[in-house]
Amino acid sequence: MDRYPHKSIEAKWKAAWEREGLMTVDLNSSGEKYYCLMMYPYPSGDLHVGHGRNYVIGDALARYKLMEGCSVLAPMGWDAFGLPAENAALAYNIHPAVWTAENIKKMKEQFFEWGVLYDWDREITSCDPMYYRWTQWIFLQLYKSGLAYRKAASVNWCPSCKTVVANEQVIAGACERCGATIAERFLEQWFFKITAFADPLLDDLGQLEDWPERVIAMQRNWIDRSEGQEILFAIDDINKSVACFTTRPDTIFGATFLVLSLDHPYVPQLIEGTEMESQIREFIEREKALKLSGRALTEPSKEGVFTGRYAINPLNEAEIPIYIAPYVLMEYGTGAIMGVPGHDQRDFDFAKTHGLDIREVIQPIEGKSPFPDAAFEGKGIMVDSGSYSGLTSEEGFDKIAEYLESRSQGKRTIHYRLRDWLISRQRYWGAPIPMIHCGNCGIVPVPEEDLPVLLPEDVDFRPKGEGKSPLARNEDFVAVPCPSCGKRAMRDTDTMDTFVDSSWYYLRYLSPNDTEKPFDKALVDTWLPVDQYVGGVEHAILHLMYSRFITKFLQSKGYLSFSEPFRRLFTQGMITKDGVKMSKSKGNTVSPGSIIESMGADTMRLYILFCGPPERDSEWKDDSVEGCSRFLNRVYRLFEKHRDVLISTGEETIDVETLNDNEKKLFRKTHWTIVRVIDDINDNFHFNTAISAIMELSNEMGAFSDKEKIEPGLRSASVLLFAFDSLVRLLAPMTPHLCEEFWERMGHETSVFRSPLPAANPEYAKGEMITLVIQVNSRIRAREEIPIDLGEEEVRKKALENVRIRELMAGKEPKKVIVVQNKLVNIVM
RNA sequence: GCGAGAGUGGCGGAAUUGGCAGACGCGCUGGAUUUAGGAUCCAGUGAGGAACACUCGUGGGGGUUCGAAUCCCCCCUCUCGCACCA
Repeated sequence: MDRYPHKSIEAKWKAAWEREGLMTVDLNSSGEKYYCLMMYPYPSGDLHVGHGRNYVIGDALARYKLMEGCSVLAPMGWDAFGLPAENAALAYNIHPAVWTAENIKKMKEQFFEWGVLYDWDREITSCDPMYYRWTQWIFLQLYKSGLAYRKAASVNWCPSCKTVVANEQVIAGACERCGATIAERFLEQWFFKITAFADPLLDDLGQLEDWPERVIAMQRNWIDRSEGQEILFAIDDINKSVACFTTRPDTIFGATFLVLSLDHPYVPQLIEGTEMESQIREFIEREKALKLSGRALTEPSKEGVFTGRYAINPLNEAEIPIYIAPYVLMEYGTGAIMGVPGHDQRDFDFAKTHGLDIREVIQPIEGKSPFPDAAFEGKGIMVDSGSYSGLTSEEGFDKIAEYLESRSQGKRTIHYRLRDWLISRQRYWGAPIPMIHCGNCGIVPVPEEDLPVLLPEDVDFRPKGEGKSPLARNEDFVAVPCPSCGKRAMRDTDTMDTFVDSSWYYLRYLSPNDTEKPFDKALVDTWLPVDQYVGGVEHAILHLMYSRFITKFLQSKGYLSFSEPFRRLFTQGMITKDGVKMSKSKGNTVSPGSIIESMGADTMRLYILFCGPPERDSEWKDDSVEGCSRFLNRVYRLFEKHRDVLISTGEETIDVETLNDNEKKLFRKTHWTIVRVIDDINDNFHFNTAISAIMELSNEMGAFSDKEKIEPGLRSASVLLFAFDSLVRLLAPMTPHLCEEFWERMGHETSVFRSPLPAANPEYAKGEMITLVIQVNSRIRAREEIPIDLGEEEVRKKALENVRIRELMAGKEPKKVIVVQNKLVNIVM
C-alpha cells in the first residue's frame, strides 16, 4: 500500500494558512485572551529535531487554544545579539549582521516546513536598532533610578571569550559558554542593582504556582536570603572594629578565632609592620593565584595564616586570634567571620588544622551531638554562655541582638547570595551602553531623544583581549560631544549582556513597530502576564530571574501594572539520542529534513509529541518515528475506505438507545477519547497519552469497519462519522496538515482550527458494563461482566455466587467482604 | 554536602484520592495476502510453567493495609542544579 500523499497535502495547507493568516491575532478581539510564548531563540542556523520539540509543543498548544475559541497571541522573534555571530564572522569573514540575517531566514523556513505558525507581523529582532533603542531606554530608566551603576569590581574574566561574564554565567569556575576557566580581573563595569529587588523576587516565587518546582527551588537557592547579625569585634591594635556576619549569634561564646578573607580591606593595616608581614603577603599572593587558576573552586582548603593580632569578643571580652584564609569569601557577607569550630564544620576543620580551641556552647534538645568528633550545626540549648546559658538558640538570637544593638556593637541584617547583575561586555555584537564619559561632567547619560546609540557597522571586532571592547578602536563612534557641557567626550564602548535584550522582549510583541515608546501600557496590561511560557530549563535562573527583575522594576516606575511576567512556565525536556543531548559536536543530531521528505512534517510532529512526557527527557528512536507514520497512513486508508459516508451534514444526531452493540462500543469509545485527550492536554500538555488515546480510537474504528456494514444512510455510518469527526479535531493540533485535509474533504469550508473541539458527554464515555474483579485473600480468582453502578449488595451477591469463587470458598464463611464499586470485590477468608 | 527529579517488559513509556501492573507505540514470534517484500492485515508477546491452573514480578530491605508501582521508614543507583554563602 502506498503512503498518503503528504507532500502535496502539506504544501497545500502551509500555503493556505499563510494566505489566511491563521495565527494573525486581532489584539482587540473580544475572545478570551491567550498569550502563548516560546522563548525566542538565538538564530544559530540549522535546527535539529531536539530543538524542534519546544516549537512543536508550542504550536500544538496555540492551535489547541484556537480551537478552544481563544484569541491566541503566538509571536516569535530573535535573540540576535551575541558572541556566536562574532565567532562565525571571524571564521567565515562575514559580517555578524549578515550572518545573523541569513540564519533568521533559514530558521523561518524551517518553522514553515514544520507547520509551526506564528504571528509574523509581530516579529522582533534584538539586534535591530528599532528594538535595541528601547533596550537602551530601559538602561537609562534604571540609571535614572540609581539601579544602573558603575563599579570597579573583581569580575569574572573569560580568557577565551575575552570578555567579562556575570556570576550567573560561571558554572563551577568555568565559562558557561566556552568552558574555559574563569579568571579574576579588577575592572570598571556597569551593574544593574537586581539585589534591590531580592525580597520581591524571592517572595513572589510563592505566586508562581504553575512553575516547575525545581525552577522555583533553583531561584530560591540562587537568591538565598540569610537572616543574621553583623557583630563588631574590636581590634585594639589598629583601633578599629571588624564586622562579622553570622546567622548564628547564639554560638558566639564558642567563637575562638576570627577569619578575614584575603581581600578584606583591613588586611594591609593589620599586617603592616609585623614580623610576619612578608610571609603573610606571600601567603595571600599564593592563595590568590591558586584561586585564579580555579583550583580553589574545586578543592576546599583549610589553609590560613595567623596575623599575630587579636580581636575582642564583645560578649565575653575574650581575646581571639585573627587569621586570614581563602575559605572566607569577600563577596559574601562582610568578608569576615567569627570562627565557631564547635558548631560549624568548616570552622571545625580549620581549627583542627591550626590547633585552635574548640568549645561546645550548644547542645541538642533531642538526640546526640556529634561533638567533639565533629561540629554540631543544629540549633539547641545554649551552654557555657554566661548569663545566656539555658536559653534556646532562638531566644539567644534575640537577646544577643538586643544587647549588641543597645551597645552599638552589632545589628540584625539580611544577606543574600544574589549579587548585582554585571551587564558590561567588552564585545562588538551587542547593544551599546548609552552613556558618555566627559572629562568635565563625569558620566553622563545619552539623552533619550538621541537614542538609539547605533552600533557602527564598520568595525574591526577582533578581540584583542586588553579588556576593552572593539568599539573602543572606532574613533567615529567614541568621539561625541558631552550632552551636558558640549565639550569633547567619549562614548562608553561596552555593550550590554544579551540577557538585557531578552529581559523585556515579551512586552515588545504587543507593539513591535511603535516608534514612540518601548511598549504600550494598555496593551501589555491587557495581554500580560504571559499565559503560557515554554522553553528550556537552562534558563531557569538567568533569563527568568532577569525578566522578573525588569518587570518588577518597570512596575515600580508605573510602566506596568503587573509584577510577574510569566503566569505559567513549562520547561520541556531534551530529546536525546544514544542517551545524550543532541549536539553537532557529538554528531548525534537528527535532521528534520529527511523525515519531512520521506514521511512528512505531521509524522515528525506526531513523534516529537508522542515519544514521551514533554517535561522529561526523551530518547529519539528512528523505528518509532516509522510507527507514527504508519498510524497516520492507517487513518488515511480508513478515511479513503469510507469517504462516501464521511461527509458532515451538520445535522447528525445519534440516539444511543437505537444503537447495536458494536455501534454503542464505538460511540462510547469516541466520547471516552474526547474526555481523555482534553484532560491529558490540559494536564501539563501530556500529548503522549492523548495521542495513545487517539490511537485506541482509531483501532476501535478499524475493528468497527471490519465488523459492520457501513453505507450511506445507515446508523453505522453516522456513528463512524461522529468518531472520525472527533478524531480529526482532536488530532488537528498535533498533525495539522493532514487533519485540515480530512476536514476539507469532509465537506467543511473553513479551517478546522476555526471550529471548536469536539464535546463529550461524560455519561456516554462511561460504558454500561464493567469487568468486576473478584479476589479471594487479595488474589484475583475470577472476573465477571456486570452492569455499571450496580449497588453494593448486588455486587457482593454476584461475587459470592460466582462458581469459581464458591469452589474456592468450599462452603466456609468469609471473614470479611470488601466491595469497591465498579472495581472489585475482595473476599477475606 | 544541599536542593530537585527519576528508577516499571527486549525498548520508548502507561497506570498516583491505594483497587485488574505493563495502555499506546517500537521490536520480536507465528500466520494471511503477495512473483517478492523492509508494504498491508490478523494473532501472540513480563518471567517461570504443558497449562485458560498456579507461582513470581514495578531498584533493594522493612512497615502500614483486606489490598501498595502508588503511603511511611531505611538503603542503593542515575540525571540535573548549587556548592567553602558564614
